[in-house]
Amino acid sequence: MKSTVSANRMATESHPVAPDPDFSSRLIAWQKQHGRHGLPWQQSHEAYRVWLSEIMLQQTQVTAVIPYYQRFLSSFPTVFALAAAPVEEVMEHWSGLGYYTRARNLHQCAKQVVEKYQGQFPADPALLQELPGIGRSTAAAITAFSYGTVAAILDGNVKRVLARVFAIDGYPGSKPVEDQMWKLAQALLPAQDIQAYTQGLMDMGATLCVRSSPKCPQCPFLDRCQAYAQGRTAELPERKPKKAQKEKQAIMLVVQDGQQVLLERRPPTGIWGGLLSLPELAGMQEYGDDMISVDAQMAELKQKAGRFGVISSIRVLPVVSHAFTHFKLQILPVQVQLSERHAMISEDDHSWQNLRDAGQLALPAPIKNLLMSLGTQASLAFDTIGMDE
DNA sequence: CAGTCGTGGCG
DNA sequence: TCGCCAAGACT
Repeated sequence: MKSTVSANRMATESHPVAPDPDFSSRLIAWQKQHGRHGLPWQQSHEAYRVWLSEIMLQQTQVTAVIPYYQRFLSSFPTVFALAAAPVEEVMEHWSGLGYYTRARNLHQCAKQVVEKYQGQFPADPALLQELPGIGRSTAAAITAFSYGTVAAILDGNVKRVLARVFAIDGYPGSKPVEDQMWKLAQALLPAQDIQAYTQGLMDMGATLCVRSSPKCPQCPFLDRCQAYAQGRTAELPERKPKKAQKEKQAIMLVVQDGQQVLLERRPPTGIWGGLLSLPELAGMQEYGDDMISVDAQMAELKQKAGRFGVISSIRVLPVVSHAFTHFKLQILPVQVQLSERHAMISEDDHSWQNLRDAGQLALPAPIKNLLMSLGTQASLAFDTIGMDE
């Protein structure tokens, strides 16, 4: 018997996947009875709303999205309203949700739908996928939910469910495993009830077939889940092979003229692309053993802050730590009070804002938090470094 | 094609 | 406290 020899390789070979009507019929029945039906974006099949929710839900959990979705929809009720809005207003509504290219693409996409399709989202996944911010999976989800088009999705939930039910080895983010899963997802599609089926995949992954402590006893696939049969639900899907975490530091200036604070526009690409933020002294730098010290940078600090006005006091604020997916950042904030503001040399990327307005601005979350905590604080200045002695 | 892009929650 | 990761797309 050499039937087990190729078990691993078979998965990556490109022979057709056998039809499996049992999978979709169980999933659809389960979704109708036990799935989620009350989410805000499930109350309408309008393509605009489905699209908006799908973009917001990319790599983002439901509970985080709900308030953003509601506020976004009341400010931009239609694709026309969104397309007509200035980008900055869109960014302000997105501030705090993360992955900010999504917001730019969202706005661009709205414009294209208005221009090319008279405000009607196409029902063909291939056409949708040509629009900015919409990939293969999102295109399928949008057309399935709003038009009933039969197309396969493959997000984190689906990958987890498939990896377990079919005991698929390998990291799902790698090319060969992902290709295999796309074929499987395609082969499993039902002819009818695509909405319940698609929603069922997501609901399964989000409520039962979760990463840790899956609720296997309640699962409709209990008696055919290969990972469960093999006692490998904790090992599948395989995790992303981890690499060394980088750590970075940045000195950020909180230059204030009374209650006004100086903000700087970040470059369009890279971290926090296009958002307003605080001016940085030396940029975000990796560090090993040699930490950046504010004291050592005091001369440069005074020089840079001095460009904006006459410095009256300098105060080192507590360090703010922030963890991204692939690196950690230590923010060393330094508050610089000005007694006199210099006229700005027509710099588009700098602007003075009232500290009280921080909550409404398009700022990265940790910066917004920092400024808001400063805004609610009484401006005591006793522990400052005097500049006029 | 592997790396890049946020943030908040959870074990 | 800390590492992991969630309805991916883009380069």
